[in-house]
Amino acid sequence: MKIVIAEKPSVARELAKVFGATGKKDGYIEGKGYSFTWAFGHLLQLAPPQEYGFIGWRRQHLPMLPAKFKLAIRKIKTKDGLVEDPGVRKQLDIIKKLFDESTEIIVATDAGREGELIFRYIYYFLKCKKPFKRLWISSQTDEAIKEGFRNLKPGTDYDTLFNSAHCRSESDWLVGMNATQALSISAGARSVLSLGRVQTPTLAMICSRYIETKNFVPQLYYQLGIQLDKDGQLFKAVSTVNFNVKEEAQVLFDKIEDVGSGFPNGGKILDVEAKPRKEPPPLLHDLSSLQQEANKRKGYTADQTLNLLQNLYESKLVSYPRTGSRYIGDDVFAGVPQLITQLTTHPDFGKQAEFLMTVPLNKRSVNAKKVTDHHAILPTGEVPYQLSADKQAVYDMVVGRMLEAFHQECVKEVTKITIESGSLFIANGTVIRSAGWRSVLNDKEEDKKDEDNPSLPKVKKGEMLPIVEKALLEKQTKPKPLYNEASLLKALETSGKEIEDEELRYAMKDSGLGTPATRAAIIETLITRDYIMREKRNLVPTFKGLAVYDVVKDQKIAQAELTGSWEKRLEEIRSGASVADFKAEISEYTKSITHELLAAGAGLAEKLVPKKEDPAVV
DNA sequence: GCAAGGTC
Repeated sequence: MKIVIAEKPSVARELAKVFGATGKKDGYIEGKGYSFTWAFGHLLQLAPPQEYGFIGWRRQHLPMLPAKFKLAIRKIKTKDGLVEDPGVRKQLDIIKKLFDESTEIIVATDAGREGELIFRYIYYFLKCKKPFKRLWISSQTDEAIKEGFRNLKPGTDYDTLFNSAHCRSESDWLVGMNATQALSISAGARSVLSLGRVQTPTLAMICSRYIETKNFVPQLYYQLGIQLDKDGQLFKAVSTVNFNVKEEAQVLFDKIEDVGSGFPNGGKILDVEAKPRKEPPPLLHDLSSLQQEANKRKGYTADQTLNLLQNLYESKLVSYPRTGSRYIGDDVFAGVPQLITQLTTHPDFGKQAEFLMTVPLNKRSVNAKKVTDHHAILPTGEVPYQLSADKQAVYDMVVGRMLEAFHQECVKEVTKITIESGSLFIANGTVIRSAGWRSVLNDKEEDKKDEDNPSLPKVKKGEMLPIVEKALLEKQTKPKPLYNEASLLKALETSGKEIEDEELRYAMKDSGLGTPATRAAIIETLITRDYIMREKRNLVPTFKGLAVYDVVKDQKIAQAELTGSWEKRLEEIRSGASVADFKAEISEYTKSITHELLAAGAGLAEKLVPKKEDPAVV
């Protein structure tokens, strides 16, 4: 009997289906000489400090550096505190029984670092010695699965991948557990002050943005605005220069030859420029982009959206949600026309679905090379029935995005008119010539400036037009907006670096903070710790968050770059570099950060008592 | 009491 173990039930079911195995048992599926079983993500975790004898939080325990780490069954929180998850225990027992009966194990956890770790932790925890092979596939289609099983790899080929995963796991424990205890103890141990490779840089981003915003001093500046009339159609133009000094603006303002000052045709058209601009459709959604859209449209938190999606996934309405890919392969694309056909009866999208059936589909989101463990989020084709309003809303975002992604580009005409009247003025206008993908949701554009005209009249160079109104506008520079869930998720993808270019952002996916599957949890952790809170739609630091930030802001643990440098080393380990060297470095770093925090937290105790002043001055 | 990672 061969045992196939997948990362999650849905994958095991898919594999069993391809083999024609139909014997549904408790915790596995049997048939054709195979048993297909599964984990539920990580079933095992590194044991907590008390299992190495570090009972209670004590200064003399620090730094805690276990010679050998232990594994423990995943715990859940109940009213009696942390207890072993009974479902996990049960599944582990099933896996153990199957491993014991097996002649060979086939590892079918997700093809990546954590997938490898999920299996190896189970294998070593159960003290299993059976030989194992690795299924390594990047698409879940029948053909890809069959091909993968014909090409099983020796299990030992992935030893270095396991090494890198193992180092990631232990390093996070060492730095997180020690730093957390060190800071909490030195601050007087009145509450948990958690720190970690991901959560602390995230907190730092929120705090530094908050402080920057609070300390922002708006600068006044002046602009001149005019309104012109072309055969009854009015349009606006603003001065090409901004003025810091009001008097300078006033001088030019007085020179504007408007109708009110006795000039019937005082605006001279110097130049007219009209250029077409093409906008490709957006890529399909991955988890993060969908969480951002749901937050912008509906105000859902990242965590709420993830839960709604998980629910839709369990009802088989959408594909696997915790994906970091915004692409699909050609095999999946082959099923897209059918998905679109099914939407012709949809109340909002029916017309666009019908249109798409008549034109070639845009293939921007089709790229097998950019699909990793899971492809972009798509509807499955199952017909939803009586969804709750919030589930329907998320489902519609998945469906709507699919229609957009395969739609045609949007073509606009961008017009710029230069006008002279004492000084120079510019009128901008954008007209959509062919809406393309934008006709699916009919959204207004985000980056529309208020000086933009909805449409501009046809004017000719040299023409003289009446200026019916003029104004000296007083404006203020604005601070960067506070983070909300959408902008924070976006920032986490690129470790806080601001990169607008979609392709470039995508290239940085592997060096982000956290992973698609964990980012919602990071935000919730910071809230649970009372480090940040939601204020309307913004995420703002609390007193406590700012106080902790103040202590750690210059430390390595608060820098997003820490993840980047670890990732680089972990990748080297995956290619065969020394594990011992990395462990020694982490051990040294753990010692130094623990030492520093034990000292630095001393001044924190009194700060944690809220005072009436503005928290930003801490 | 604590990390980050995965998923029901």
